[in-house]
Amino acid sequence: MPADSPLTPLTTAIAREASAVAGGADAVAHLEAPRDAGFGDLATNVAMTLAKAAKRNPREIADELVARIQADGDLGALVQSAEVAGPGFINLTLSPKWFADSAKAIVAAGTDYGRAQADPVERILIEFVSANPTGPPHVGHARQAAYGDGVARILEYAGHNVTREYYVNDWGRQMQLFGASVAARYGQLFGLDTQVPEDGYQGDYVIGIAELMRDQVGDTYAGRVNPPDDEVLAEFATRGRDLMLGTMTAELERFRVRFDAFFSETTLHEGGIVERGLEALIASGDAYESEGALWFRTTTYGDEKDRVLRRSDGSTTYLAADVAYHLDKAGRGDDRLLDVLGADHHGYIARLRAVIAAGGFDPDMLEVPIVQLVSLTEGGEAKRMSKRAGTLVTLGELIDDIGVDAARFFLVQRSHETAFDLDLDVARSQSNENPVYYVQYAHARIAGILAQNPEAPADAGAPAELDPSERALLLTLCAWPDVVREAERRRSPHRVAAYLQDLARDFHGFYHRCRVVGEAPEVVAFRLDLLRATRTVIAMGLDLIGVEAPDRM
RNA sequence: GCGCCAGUAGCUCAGUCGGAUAGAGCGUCGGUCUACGAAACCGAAGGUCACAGGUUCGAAUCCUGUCUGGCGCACCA
Repeated sequence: MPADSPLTPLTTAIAREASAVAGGADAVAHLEAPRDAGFGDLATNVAMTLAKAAKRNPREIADELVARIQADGDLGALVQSAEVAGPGFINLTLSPKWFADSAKAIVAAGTDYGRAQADPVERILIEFVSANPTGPPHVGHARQAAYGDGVARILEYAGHNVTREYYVNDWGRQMQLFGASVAARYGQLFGLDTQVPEDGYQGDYVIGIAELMRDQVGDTYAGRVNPPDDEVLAEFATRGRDLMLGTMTAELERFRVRFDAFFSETTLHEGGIVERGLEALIASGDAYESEGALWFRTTTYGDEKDRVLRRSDGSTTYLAADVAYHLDKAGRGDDRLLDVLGADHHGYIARLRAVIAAGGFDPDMLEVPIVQLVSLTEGGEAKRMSKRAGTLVTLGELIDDIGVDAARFFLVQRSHETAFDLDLDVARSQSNENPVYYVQYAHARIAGILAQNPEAPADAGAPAELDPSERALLLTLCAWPDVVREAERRRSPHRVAAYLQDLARDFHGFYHRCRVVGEAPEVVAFRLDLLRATRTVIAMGLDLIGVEAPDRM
C-alpha cells in the first residue's frame, strides 16, 4: 500500500479551513520549511494565494485561518502553535505527538513510503546509451547510463512499467571500417603487414578485440586478410561487433546498468523493415523524390528542413533506419517513449518527432531528455580528452579509478541539462569532502546503532520535548514522497541525490545532539523510529540512483 | 545567421508552476572526540542571481532585448 507523507492530512485539513475562510474558493495549502527554523516547523502562504480571489487583505485571511485551526479539535491537537507573520505567512509549530505518530507511520510504511505515486500509470520504453559498438563506452556514455538507469529506476519506483532498451548501430560505413580495422589488427597478430585504414579505428582496444577473435577462430582467416575480401570483412565486422558489445554490456553491468533488450539496426535492413517504413512514408505523402534522392518532409512537423532518407546512389541514411526503428517502438503498445540523447544529438529531436507524427501516433508520446556534456578535472586542471589521441577516459577506467558508487553519485548529482565538470580528486577521496560517502556514512552509522538492539516499549507515547534536530530530521523525511514525485515528473534523478545529502546532513546533526541508547522509554521509542525511517529512506534513495547502502564502511 | 542548453559565493552546482534576510558541497578561518562510528558536528567570512528594460503588492524565477560560453545546424552516424 502506497504511503503518503504524514503532512498530507495536515495539508488537506488546512486547505479545507482556508477555503472556508475565503468563502469557498479553491485552496491549495502548500506547507514548506520556513525561512528560519526559529519561525516554527512549517510555513504556508495559502492566505496570500487566496487574497486575490477573496478580495481581502492576506493578513486578515491569515488571522481568521489561524483562529479556525486553533478551534478545530483534530487540528488543534496536532498544532502546538500557529501565528501570522510577514505579509501573510502562517507559521506552524507541531506537537510532539504529531512527530511521534508521523515517525511511526513512516516506519510502518517501510519501503512503500513514497512508492507507487504515478498517476496515470504508464508503460514506458526508455532507450539510452545506444553507443556504437565500435569502441568502448566513455565518460559521456557513463553519464547517460547513470542518468537513463536512474530515471528508469525512479519511474519503476513510481509505479510505471518500464523497459530499458539499447539500440545497436551495427550497420553502414562505420561498421565496415570497424571490421576492416579488426581484420588489420588480427593480421598483425600473425606477423602480417596489414594496416588499419586511415579513417578506421586506431585505438589500442581494437587489438584486444582482435586477440579475442584469435582466441575464438585461431588462424582460420590468417591467409585471407591481406587484403581481405568482402566476405571476410563482413565476418570481422559481425564478430567484432559481438565482442565489442560483450565488453560494452559487461562494463555497463559492472556499472549496475542492465538492459531488457538490444535492438539491432541490421535486423531492420535485412528484414526489409527499413524499406517498408519508407514505403509507408511515401504512401502517406510524407516522403517525396527530388534530385534523385528520397526526402522525408519533416518540415511539416516543425523541422527546419527536409531530410534525406535514400541517397541518390540508392543507399539509405541513418535516418531511414531510425524511421523504421521508431515506428516499431511506437507501435509496441507503450504509452510513452523516452529517448535519452547526448547534447551533440539534440538537433535530431525534430526528426524523431516527425517520425512519430507521420506514423499517426501522438508526437507527445515521445520525450527526448538531452544529457549535457561532462568533462573531467584533475589536479585543478581540465583533463583533455580526445578520441584521436586515445586519451578518452572509458567507463571502465572511471570505475577502476573512483568506484561505481562515487561514479554513479557524481554523474547524477547535477541536472542532466547542465554541462558540468567532474573533479576526479574529490570523487576519488575517501574523506569528508566526498558527498557519496557522507550519505553512505549516515546509513552505516544507523546500522551501527541498531545493531545494539536498543529496546523500547511499543506504547511509550510521545516525548514531552523535542530537540530541534529531531524536528528537522522528521520534517525532511516527510519531504521524501514529494522528492520522488518531482524526480519522476521531471525525469530528474539529481533531485534524489540532492535530497539524500540534505537527509544525511539532518541525520548527522541529530546524531551529534541526541543519544538513543539509555534515554527515557518514550524518547528511545521515538528516536528508534527516526533511525529506522531514516535508514529505509536513505537505502531506497541510494538504490534509485544505483548506489549501495553499506552497513559498514 | 538559426536552434537547444547554460551564465547564481573563490571552485562545482541546487533553487526557476513568483513569496519572508537567495542555498548546499568543496575551499578558507576558528572551535568540538573519557558516552550509540570524528568518513562526523558547531560557528565565521564570502553574492550587483551576466546586463538592461517590462509585468506584479512581491522577480534568480514570467515577458522583451543585449552580451558571454558549450553543443548542433550533412545525400555522417
